Amino acid sequence: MPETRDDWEERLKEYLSANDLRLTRQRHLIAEAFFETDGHPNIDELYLRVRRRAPHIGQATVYRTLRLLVDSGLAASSRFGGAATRYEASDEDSHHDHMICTECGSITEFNNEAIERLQEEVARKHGFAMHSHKMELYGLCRKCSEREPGSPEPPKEAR
Amino acid sequence: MPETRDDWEERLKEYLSANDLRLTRQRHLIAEAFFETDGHPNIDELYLRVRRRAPHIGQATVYRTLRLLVDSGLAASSRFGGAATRYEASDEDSHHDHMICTECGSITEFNNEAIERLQEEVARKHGFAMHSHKMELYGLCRKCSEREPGSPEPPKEAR
DNA sequence: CTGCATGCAAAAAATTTGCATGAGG
DNA sequence: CCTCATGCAAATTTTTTGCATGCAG
Repeated sequence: MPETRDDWEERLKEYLSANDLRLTRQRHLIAEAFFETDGHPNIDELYLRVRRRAPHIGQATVYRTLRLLVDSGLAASSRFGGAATRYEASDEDSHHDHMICTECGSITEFNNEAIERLQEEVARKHGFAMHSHKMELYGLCRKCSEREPGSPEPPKEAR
Repeated sequence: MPETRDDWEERLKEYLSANDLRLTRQRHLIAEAFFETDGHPNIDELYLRVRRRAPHIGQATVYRTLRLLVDSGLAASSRFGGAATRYEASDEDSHHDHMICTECGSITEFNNEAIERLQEEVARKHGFAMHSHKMELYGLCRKCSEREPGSPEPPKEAR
């Protein structure tokens, strides 16, 4: 079972050579920064992080490389709420979904085999050839819901 | 069981007066255009549609009104893939999720009680107070998957 | 060498906001 | 009347693209 976060270097090389793409210093740096970042960074965060090591790198290259990582299957992208796209290492063996706190913005991962199976079943029933899915639960995380017990009127907007 | 698509006028008035907001000609027109549109229009589509009846209306007003409809619970917004936000009438009695074809972009709705229940269970287990959720299956719709039987390499990018 | 990749800045696309004017209650 | 809402355009934010130059293979 390939663990993307450990395995990325080889997997990236494979993908690149299989597609006649080049392993550039930038691509390596960006991928490295990406895979050593836990959580769900967005382009800006990655850009800043990479910049520390390679000050003259272009933001466009970060965008381009992250798209490449997504195309290769090494990364997955999501847009929670209305914010900028966030990325995470995609580990095909253990897909997971997200719970997003609309109060503090924290993201919790979970996975549930039963739901996965039901999704495939639904797709099949509709003649739909599912190749991926995305599921997000919005609400208050434990901390925030404890802080505001019977929130009489949840914040009108959580942007 | 309130059916939003029939009931929107009264519900909108209630929300507005409850929040000291005004029922303006524009808001009415935009809501009307929205609720008589099937599918999942985006701001542009609604703007064009409303413009036919009220040529001098501003795009910003459409944005502002759709946000209002979402805040009021009369509408729900989603962003499929990387495209602009799309809106739909939200009928609290029958939540549904989406299957998006990455080939032709068609959107199919479905709902599955079992999945809903499991979602709530997962949330509860994590101490998470879920107030809404979103689920999207990506893949090829029946038509598209019939057209490309054993697609040897799915289109690298479906933007 | 040769062509893909990069950096930079400009362009796009989507959405928000400031402000003077208009109109709902 | 007194605000809140609108229209318009300008500003933001996020992402993409064009192009000359660089560098991987």
